[in-house]
Amino acid sequence: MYRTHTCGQLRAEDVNRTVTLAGWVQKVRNLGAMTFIDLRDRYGITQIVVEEHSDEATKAVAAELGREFVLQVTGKVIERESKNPKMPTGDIEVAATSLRILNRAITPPFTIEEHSDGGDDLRMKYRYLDLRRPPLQRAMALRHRMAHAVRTFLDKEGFLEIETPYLIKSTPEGARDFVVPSRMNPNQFYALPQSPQTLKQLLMVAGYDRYFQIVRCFRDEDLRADRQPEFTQIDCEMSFVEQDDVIDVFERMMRYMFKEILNVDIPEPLQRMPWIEAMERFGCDKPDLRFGMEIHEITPMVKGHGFSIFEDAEYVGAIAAEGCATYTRKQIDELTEFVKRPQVGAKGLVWIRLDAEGNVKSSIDKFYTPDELKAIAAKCEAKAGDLVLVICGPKFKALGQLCALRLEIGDRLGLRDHFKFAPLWVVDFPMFEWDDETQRFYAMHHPFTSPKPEDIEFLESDPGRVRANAYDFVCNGTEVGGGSIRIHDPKLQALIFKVLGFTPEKAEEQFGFLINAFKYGAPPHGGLAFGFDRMCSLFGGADSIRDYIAFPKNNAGRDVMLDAPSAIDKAQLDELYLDLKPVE
RNA sequence: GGUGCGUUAGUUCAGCUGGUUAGAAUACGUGCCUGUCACGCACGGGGUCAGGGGUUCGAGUCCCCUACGCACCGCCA
Repeated sequence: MYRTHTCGQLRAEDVNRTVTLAGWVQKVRNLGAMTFIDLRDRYGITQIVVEEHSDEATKAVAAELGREFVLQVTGKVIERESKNPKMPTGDIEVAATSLRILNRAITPPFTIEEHSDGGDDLRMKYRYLDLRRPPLQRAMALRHRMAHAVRTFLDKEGFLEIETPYLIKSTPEGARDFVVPSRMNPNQFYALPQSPQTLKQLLMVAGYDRYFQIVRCFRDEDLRADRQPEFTQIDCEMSFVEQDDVIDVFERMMRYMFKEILNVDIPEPLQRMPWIEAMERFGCDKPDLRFGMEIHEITPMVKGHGFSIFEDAEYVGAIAAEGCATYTRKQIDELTEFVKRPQVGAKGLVWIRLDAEGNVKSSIDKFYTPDELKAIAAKCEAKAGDLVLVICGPKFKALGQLCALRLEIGDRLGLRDHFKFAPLWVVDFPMFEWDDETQRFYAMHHPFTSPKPEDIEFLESDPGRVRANAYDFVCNGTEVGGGSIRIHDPKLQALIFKVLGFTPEKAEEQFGFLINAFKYGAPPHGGLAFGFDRMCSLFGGADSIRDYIAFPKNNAGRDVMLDAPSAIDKAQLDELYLDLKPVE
C-alpha cells in the first residue's frame, strides 16, 4: 500500500497516529539540523518534518530531495510547535521515520504552486505540470461536478443520454468542417460534427422524445478566449414541445445548476427579451445585464441643428457613463481612440458632460443650446456627474459600437463582477441574415429552425422580417446556450431551403437523409445546446474557457504540448490516396 | 484575411532621447543555520537580447521582413 491518507486529510485529532503519505515535494526548507518538506497531492499539502534525532538514512534522503520528487513518507502525526492557520492541515505535521523516493524529477520550468511564475505559453507546453496546480485542479473538479449535476437533473426529467457518431457527413453550410479521409473509401471524407444537430433530430423521428448528450463538437474556425476548435456541448432535444416547454425545462436546469454548484438563486421566472429589444437597448443579442447604462436613441433630437455628422447619420445613439463627468480630456481621448479602433470601427465620439452642479459642456456646444444638451442627457437618463457618449451611423453598426463602448466603460468602472450573475433568455430572433458579399440570405440559427407561424406569410415576400422560434440563454454578456423549435413539416422545410437558395437537388444531396426521415412521421420537436466549457468558465468566474479544458489548443489551434497538428509520412498519405499541395 | 500589443538569464520582468563589461527578483548549485511555512544569511554558475536584413562610427534600443505568443475584428448555419 502506497499510502494510508492523502495530503489534505490529517487534522489535530489524528495526532499520534502512524501514517504513510505519498505525493510530490513542493518545497524543502532545510534549517540545518531539521528539514521541513511540503508534500502535495490533489487533496492538499501536509508538512513533513525530519528532525535532528532522525536516523541517518532518513536525513540522507531528505538532503537529496528536489522539487517535484515523488516521495513516500511514513511517520507519526504530531502537533506542530508553531501552527499555520493558513493551511487546513496547519495544526499538525508528520515526523518522518522513513522517506522513500518513488521517483526523481528534473527542475520544472515554472513553480507548481497556487500562483505560478510561468507564462501562459510555457504552462500550456507543460500542461501536465500546470494541471498539478490547485487552481487548475479546482477547475477540473468544477467541470466534473457540473457535468454530474447536468446528468442528475436531466435523468430525473426523463432524458436519455445517447451517443451519436463523430465520423459523419460534411455539410458546407455554417462553420468549416474538420474532415477525415477514409482509407476504405478512397477520395471520400468524413466530417467531424459541428454539433449533432441532424442526428438528434433523427432521434426524435425515432421516438426518443427526451434526448441529451454531453458531447464534443468540432469547428474549423479561428479561435478566441472563449472559442476552441473542439469544444463540449450539452446537447438536448425534445419531442411534442413548443418554445415554452423547452425554455421551462432548461431554465429549471440552469436554476438547479446555479443553486447546486454556486448556491446562487436566479430569478424565477427569468426575463425573456425579444431580440430587437436587446439590440436597441444594449446593442447586441447577448446583453450584459449586470449593469445599466442602456443605449438610447436620440436621432430625432439631434437632427436639424446643422451638425453635418448627425445630419447624415441614419441613427444617433448614446449612453450615460455613470460618474464619468470628471473624466479628463486624456481619458475622453482614450475612449475616442477605443471606439475608432478597427475592431470597433466608429468614426468618432461626441461627449456631453453633465457636471455635479448640473451644468453641461460638450464637444458639440456650437450646434446645440445648453437646454437642448440637457434634454439629450435626460433622454439618456444621465444624472449630474455623468458623461453622455454619442455614436452615430447606420443603425445596427452604431448599436454594435455603442455595445462595445458600454462594455468598455463597464470594465473601467468595475461593473462586470465575475461573481454576480444576470441570466436571461433572448427570444424572437430573426430567421435570416442578409449577406452582402454573397447577395443571399443565410439562416441565422440553422436551416431547420421554424419560423413564427404569424410570420410565415412573409417568407417569400420579405424574408428579413420573419422571426424564428429561436432562443438563447445569455448570462453576463455571454451566449451560454441556444436552440429552436425545428421544422417537422416537409413542405415548410422545402420552402425554407428555397429562401436560402438551395435547389431541391442541393438540399437532397446535403440533407436527403433528414428530409427522407421526415416523410416517415416526424413529431413536432425542438431543443437547445449549451456551451459546456463556457458554462464552466462562467461558473468559475473566468473569462477564458482554456483553464476549464484539461488539454486546450492555443490561439492558432495548435496543441503545443503534443505539437499537433503535424505532418504525416508518405506511406500514410499513400494509404489514404492523398497528395499534398505546396503552401504558397 | 485584418488590427493591436508582446518576444531580453530556467522563469517573471526592467533596460529612457542609440554610447564602456546587459541588470533585478525568483529559480538553480555550494556552504552555514533547531520551528520554518514567500525561512534566513553568504558565495556561485547562468544571456545567439526570437531569427534574418537594413540605417549608423556604434543597435537589446531605430526601420523592414519572418516566426512565435496573447487579445480582438472578420469568421463561428
